[in-house]
Amino acid sequence: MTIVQLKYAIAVAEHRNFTIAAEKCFVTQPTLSMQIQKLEGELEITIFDRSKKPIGMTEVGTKIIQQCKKIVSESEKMQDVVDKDRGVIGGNFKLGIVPTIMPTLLPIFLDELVSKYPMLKVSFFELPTFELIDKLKNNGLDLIIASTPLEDDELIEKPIYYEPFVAYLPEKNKNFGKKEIIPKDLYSNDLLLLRDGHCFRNSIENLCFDCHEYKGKFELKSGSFETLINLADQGLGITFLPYLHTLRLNSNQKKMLHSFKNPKPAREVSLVYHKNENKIHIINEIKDLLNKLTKRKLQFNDVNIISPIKNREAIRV
Amino acid sequence: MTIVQLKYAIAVAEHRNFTIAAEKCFVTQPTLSMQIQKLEGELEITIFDRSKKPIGMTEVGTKIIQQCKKIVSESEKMQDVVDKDRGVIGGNFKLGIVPTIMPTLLPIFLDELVSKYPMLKVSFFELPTFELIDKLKNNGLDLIIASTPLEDDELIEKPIYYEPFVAYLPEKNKNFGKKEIIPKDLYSNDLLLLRDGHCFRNSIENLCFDCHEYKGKFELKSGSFETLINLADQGLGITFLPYLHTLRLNSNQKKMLHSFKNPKPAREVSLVYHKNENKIHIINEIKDLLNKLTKRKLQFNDVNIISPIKNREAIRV
DNA sequence: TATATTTAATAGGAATAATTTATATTAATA
DNA sequence: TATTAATATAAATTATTCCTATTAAATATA
Repeated sequence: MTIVQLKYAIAVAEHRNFTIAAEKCFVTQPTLSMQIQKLEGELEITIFDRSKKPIGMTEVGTKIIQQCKKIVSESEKMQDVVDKDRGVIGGNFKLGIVPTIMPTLLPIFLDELVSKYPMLKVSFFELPTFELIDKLKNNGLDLIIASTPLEDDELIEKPIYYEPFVAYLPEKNKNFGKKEIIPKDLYSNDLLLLRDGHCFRNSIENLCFDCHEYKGKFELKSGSFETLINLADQGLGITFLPYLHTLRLNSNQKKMLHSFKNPKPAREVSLVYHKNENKIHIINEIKDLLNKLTKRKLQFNDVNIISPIKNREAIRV
Repeated sequence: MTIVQLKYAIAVAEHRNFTIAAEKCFVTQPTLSMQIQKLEGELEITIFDRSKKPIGMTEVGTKIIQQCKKIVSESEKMQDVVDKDRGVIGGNFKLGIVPTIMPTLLPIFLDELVSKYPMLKVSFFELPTFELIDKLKNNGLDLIIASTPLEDDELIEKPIYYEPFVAYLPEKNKNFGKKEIIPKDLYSNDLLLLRDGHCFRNSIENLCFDCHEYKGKFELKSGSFETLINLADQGLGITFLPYLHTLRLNSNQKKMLHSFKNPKPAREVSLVYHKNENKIHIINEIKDLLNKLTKRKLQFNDVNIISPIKNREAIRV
């Protein structure tokens, strides 16, 4: 049994196709086929059900592949041990960030990240939460930054900041000008939300809809906050912005902002990584860096964390 | 990097000698040397300090070997996955038992173990606790049965029974004939104990000496309970027996037994295995078997567990 | 039904890698 | 300095992996 064989098997399990798996492993299909056969022969089991199309997994096969992943994951940590010892924060690092966090967080720490760790080649991936989680679990990402809690047993979450939601109310809204608002004030408004698949939307729905029926005339799902603000400016409804987004508005727009009364509804933004702790030394560096950089900008204590998972209760911090 | 290379490295780390390590791996010394060099080359570090005699480890080397052990351990679990799926309780299984438990426990379950699992080849090792732990950590054993708690982070303990200590008092002892005794009664007696290295002795010392100075005239450390009983019979002091041992005494000897008042001082006897959970399916079978077989013989609830680790407090169950 | 098309398995040979035997080097010790 | 013990190196052998080419089987299409 070799580590290479295990990688081949994982590739077949993932792509359900020997030819494609072979390509991904940079070998020819016969090579991969032979090694899979050898692995199956040595273990005296069949891992893949070749009679099905696409290729299926036997019951043992599924468990075997799980174990394969463990072994490969542990073997990949070997390089981490070396890097950690050298104190070298280097190599390739794949960081996924959800779209509603990316534009505000990246400017805060990208500069310092690249200048502090010149040996580190970071690739950024902007994807919705569920895709990030998927990639994280399949070794396609080393770390993600997303709204939490995600409630996933395979993952570890390390909160870095709590970011309150701020309501953006057009002038003619009945609550406009109020010093502090509470979620209940907004129940019967038309909501302008990001389109589905963005966890930010789930959070807002948990905030406004969870225990109350939606009472507005319509809701619109857009892809960016810019659109939502423009629509709100035209009096088509209200929207919500995460706090960091409000810092980049012009002075006119800022007049529309209405912050919530304590405990402010907020989202918890966390670093999320796999339990296998691959590249943990780099993750820790990024964590320290982010904690340092966000500490100044975000000091909210009395907040209610609105879950990005549908229909979950708020957690007070 | 191959699993074979990792096994070679682990062998060198263990034996601190390339030649011996090669023998243990059933290859020639140059083979092993070359593979170690390749591994070091690929990782771009040196694992072993060849300038020292015996061979030393570099700082990274130590961490690398830890990671090697993890990978190899996970890779060995592959076969477990297969065996578990087949429902086959088979293959080689190495079970270590401390000397004070071996002679009483083995007769209880050996028969049923071998007849229930004919495919399983169990090797038994009778060794003092510290050696068992050492072997368990180095994959030299799959499971041990010992007095617990051991307080070792790498190990998992599953208690199977609580075995009270019974005092063996010669006729002329001042407490002879008492219906129930308490530890304090025995503080000023001459103690006949097993020689050092046996955890049973530590337990007794925790029971009688922990907070009190030893007041007897002498103590003798023997290798077996038989000797101790004979010496006690001759009036040379008192001794203690674990409950299961008392069942095999003749009727005359049984008259000397004095059990403790509740909560009885007792030892906790547990299955102890490594956190890596190798061969866990077999371990679980043995656990179930032992629980079933000892349930009838040992039903003591109100006991104080006397630790086999020196100078630890009792734990009431 | 016959014919493409897709996909995995097989065969044979080239390239690569692991292992062995034999030998050299090195370091410690008498 | 000679001797011993232990690791490294060299050359040859063996084993394994991998590739190219081909076959076989299954599926889809005409």
